[in-house]
Amino acid sequence: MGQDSPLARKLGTYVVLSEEELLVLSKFHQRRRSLTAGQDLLHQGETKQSAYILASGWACSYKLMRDGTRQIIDFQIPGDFLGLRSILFRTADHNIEAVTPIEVSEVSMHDLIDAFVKTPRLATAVLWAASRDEAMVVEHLINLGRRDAIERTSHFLLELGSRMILAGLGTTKGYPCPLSQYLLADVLGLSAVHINRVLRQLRENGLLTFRRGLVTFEDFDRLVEFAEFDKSYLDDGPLLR
Amino acid sequence: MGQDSPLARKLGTYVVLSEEELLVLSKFHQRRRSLTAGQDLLHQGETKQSAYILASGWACSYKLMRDGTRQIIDFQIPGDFLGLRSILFRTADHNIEAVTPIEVSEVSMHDLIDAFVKTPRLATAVLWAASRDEAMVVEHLINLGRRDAIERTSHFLLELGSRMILAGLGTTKGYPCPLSQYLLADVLGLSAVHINRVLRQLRENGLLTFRRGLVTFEDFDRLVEFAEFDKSYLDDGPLLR
DNA sequence: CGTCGGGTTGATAACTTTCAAATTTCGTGG
DNA sequence: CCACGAAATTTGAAAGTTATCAACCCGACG
Repeated sequence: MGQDSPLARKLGTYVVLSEEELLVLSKFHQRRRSLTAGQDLLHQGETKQSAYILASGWACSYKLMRDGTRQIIDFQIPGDFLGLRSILFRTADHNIEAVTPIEVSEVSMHDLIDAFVKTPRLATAVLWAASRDEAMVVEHLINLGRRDAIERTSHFLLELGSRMILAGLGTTKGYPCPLSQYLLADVLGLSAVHINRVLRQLRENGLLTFRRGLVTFEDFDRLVEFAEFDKSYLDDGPLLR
Repeated sequence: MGQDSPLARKLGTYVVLSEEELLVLSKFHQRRRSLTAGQDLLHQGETKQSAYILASGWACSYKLMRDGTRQIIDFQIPGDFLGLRSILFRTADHNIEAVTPIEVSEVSMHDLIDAFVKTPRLATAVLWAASRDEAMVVEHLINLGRRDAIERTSHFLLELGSRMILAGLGTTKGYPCPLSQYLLADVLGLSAVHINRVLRQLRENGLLTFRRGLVTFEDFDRLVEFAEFDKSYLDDGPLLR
């Protein structure tokens, strides 16, 4: 019971988890906390001695620019860690905000390290997940640097899709996606108006539909090809190295 | 002697290093290897059980796009680790190439972990450095997403400058920089032609000069202000937390 | 109803790329 | 030390992409 939490599900694709490990994982989900949409979980400059696991809902990490615009660094979906970096290392210069109403579980550094010592395989899995997160930031960077608006949008929505699939929340047919076009604009470094036009193009080209909180892949393979999306870096689960 | 290696110098700004720690650091610099400019150190997909420390010269990590263009993820300067991620975690989807002739020291995962166990403060320092690297990737992402060409270029050259200062290779007056305008274009997600125009603007505005392998800050403070550059995230050396 | 936040669309402006052609710099061999 | 060729830099003009501005529409909700 409880082992089908999004986190367990995600880590399970990296290493096969034992009963004991699942138990340790479920221990993480003490100290629940709920936030409403738009509420801040972490302000830049803050140095917390704990991280969070996102149990339900979507969050995002972002940085505000002087002119009032912002750049979203990444979205977090159920099963993702929030602020893992600022616990392990030094505080980062960004905010974390709830995109939808969310539920998080607070995990103290102590609990985390404790768990790592007791179950090294869990540590491996978490490090893999962290590594994947970092790879995604790099991929996002590539996206912003060298892809035009339509490829960028395609690639991003595919990546998000892969993550949702990993978390057991989506398929290659599509997934629920509560993002507004404004949020999409902020993560893709585009204007909301242009995002709107791009989404129309994708729809008209029969590639994907973004509507009413739902992303639908109309032609997954063609979209993957078009966006130059590398499926492997997300789904070749290297079961326990 | 030897403790004024770029790496020692850099880590020294994070924690004060003892003689013993400096000795351990110098041990890292066995197994030297030299590469000529343009040579690849790491291909994407490769999974090495060792990382490298850049002893001299500049390198870059980048990803090739289908259309032949590329996006440079980051440059590495003396004192930086190369491929640290792919040793700790899983192999990343990018290449590492020598920008100038370089000298690297190979560090096996074993040696690294050994050093960490013997000298935890060194581990702290290295993790801080890694954290700083990650923060820089995030800042680079912000740069690509939300700054126009001239702010972007300014910000990037300032950041590089901060790193050079940390490594003891530059000052707020300027630093040696062996990058061509093509390389600058590849890291900033712009065309080489446009980089050229941007550099001219910066020169004409009396902000900075990029010439013959030398970046000269003509007006450091005004440049920092203009680029919305956050000095603190690089130089507030939190001496041993 | 009336408002309000998203979404949609058109027109125009701003920014950046591309293409093409000098011009300069720099390393190398004579 | 000089000449030469390759590579890097520089500049102009035209084309392409994306942002901005200004409406308008629509459904949710009090």
